[in-house]
Amino acid sequence: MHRLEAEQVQHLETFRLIEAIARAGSIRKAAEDSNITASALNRRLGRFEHEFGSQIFERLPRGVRLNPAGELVLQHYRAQRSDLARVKSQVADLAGVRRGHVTIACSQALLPFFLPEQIAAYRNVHPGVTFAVNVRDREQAEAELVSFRSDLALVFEPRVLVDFEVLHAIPQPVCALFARDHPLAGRSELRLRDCLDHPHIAPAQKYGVRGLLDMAAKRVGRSVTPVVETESFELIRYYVRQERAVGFQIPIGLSSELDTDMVFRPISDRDMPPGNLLLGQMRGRVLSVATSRFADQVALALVKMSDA
Amino acid sequence: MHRLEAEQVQHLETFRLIEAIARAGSIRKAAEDSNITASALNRRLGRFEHEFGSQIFERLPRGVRLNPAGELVLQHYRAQRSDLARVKSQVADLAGVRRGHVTIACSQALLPFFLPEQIAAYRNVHPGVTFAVNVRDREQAEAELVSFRSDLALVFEPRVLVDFEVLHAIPQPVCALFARDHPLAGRSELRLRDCLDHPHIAPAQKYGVRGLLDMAAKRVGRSVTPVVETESFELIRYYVRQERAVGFQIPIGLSSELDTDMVFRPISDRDMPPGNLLLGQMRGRVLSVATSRFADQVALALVKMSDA
DNA sequence: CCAGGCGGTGCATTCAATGCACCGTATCGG
DNA sequence: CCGATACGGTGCATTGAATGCACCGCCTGG
Repeated sequence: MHRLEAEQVQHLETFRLIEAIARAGSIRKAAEDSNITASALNRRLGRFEHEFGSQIFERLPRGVRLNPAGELVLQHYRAQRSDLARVKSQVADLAGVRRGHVTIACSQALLPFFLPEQIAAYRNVHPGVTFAVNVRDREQAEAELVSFRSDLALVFEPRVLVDFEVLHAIPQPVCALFARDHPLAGRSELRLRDCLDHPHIAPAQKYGVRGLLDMAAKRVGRSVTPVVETESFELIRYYVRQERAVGFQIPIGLSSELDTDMVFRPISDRDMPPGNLLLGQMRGRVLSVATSRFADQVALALVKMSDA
Repeated sequence: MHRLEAEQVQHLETFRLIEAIARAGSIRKAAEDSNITASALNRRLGRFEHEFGSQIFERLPRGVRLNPAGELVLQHYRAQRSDLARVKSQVADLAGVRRGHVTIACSQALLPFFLPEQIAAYRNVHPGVTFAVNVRDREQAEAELVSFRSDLALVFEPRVLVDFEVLHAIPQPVCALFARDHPLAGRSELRLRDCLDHPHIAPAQKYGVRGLLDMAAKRVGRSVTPVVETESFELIRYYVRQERAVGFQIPIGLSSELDTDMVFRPISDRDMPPGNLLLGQMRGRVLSVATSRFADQVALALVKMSDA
């Protein structure tokens, strides 16, 4: 999450080591990873547990594992680290430095066009701000927020919304895409049944686009029977140019100007209501200056897009 | 805020010293207070500022003062301390220990009957939980929450509500109180003008009861002209027994059973709408187990009271 | 103008944290 | 059944980061 591991503050060292133990599953492994001896690490843990007032690891025959108290402690540490980063960001901001780091968990649809444009635009104004982009499905994205591994999430049709605070939402109809010379290219209005009657390539169950497709198909007594099912929307984009198949994606992941040899059309909203693309953060969290400004910019861009 | 100063965790030591410096206004004074030498403290501060990346104190000829960055750092520290206390409380809770500490900032009206009853009832079930009660006017109470000096606030008609998250609210009409043999004691309905026509003792401007009185008086072209103005509602309760004056208080601060030689009646809501007694916490904060359970109990008691 | 209080610094000291070696134990593979 | 292995935990010598002490230069208030 952070640019340089070494920049970590010293007073959180113990917590970082605890996190290393939890990750490694054993004190010895974690000690190796952290370039200290197992003895030193063992004692650090012992001291911490003593002053904290209770054990935070179960001792197993083959190692250690976090107990419920340890989970709480680790969550506390992550919140603390995140809040310290926020303070640093605000301090840098009031010194006029405009530094910072933004971590985003997002759906694949944002990768080809939207996010690169947005990040480049932001960095053009604030070159001191760095970014990390994690591609995650909608469930993973929320987990990323809760564990402070990501500051923002930009996902399509997230399922659970506990701890997900929506900063902005825009509707996105599911689109069918196909080669320029596909029979469907001539249709004025695109119905779901037309797509299902042709060979089609669809994303895996865990994605929002597929969820909407399945639900809509069920409503008209059909089902989605893809000739290719994939986790990669990039594969979908390229596959429709090979076989004359129908693919699916939301508009923000498509560009009529840059993908000239294929076309896309929204599926009629008589068959499928549009889904929602949501920009969100962890509920109640205070974002760093850089992050919240970037979120503002993204929200603005989403508004402009849905106006156009 | 905490029971024993010594229980503080070691990794927040530097922050605590920084807080001591900010409080003392000079490194040397803070060093004395903390029982270390000024040299050691100076070096600790220097190290922290170095690794933090910027100064957090202005150096003045006669001492030091927090700069804006320092304010942020201190706020961060207080949030961390509070969150760590929450974690400890939750850990104790899942170990079945039922320990904890609850800090409340409240209006004077809660002192004579309501809070003692509530705290005693809670401690009867959970003897391991300790309490701290800070009497504060409505503005101070919110400041207490923001700086993490209090976990809960129970105040009448708080003015500003930024950062004040309302957990529960019940309406409380302003009541007039007077000696049992006062001329007004016979009235079936009590009008504001009746009270103002008699000598009256009123709380100071900063209190919600007075605010409502002033507003209501203004509406009927009158003004509140107390023969005694005070910051103490306790004085009001006792004064109405001496001179045959009219006092004011909300019902939760009065008891017809325990104060037998005086009576109180709500002022007609044709003259004055009831104000609100609010139970609240700092917006977005996660309370400790003990605190949130106590808040639940208080909310329940408030509901019962307004039903009765 | 000087006495006192301030932040800052060089130097010797100390003690908490570390590394090393080793113990007892549980697991796994042959 | 029994070594080989990996684990957490502990006594002991060592080290280096944090401290205390003495002192500097500075500013202010009387």
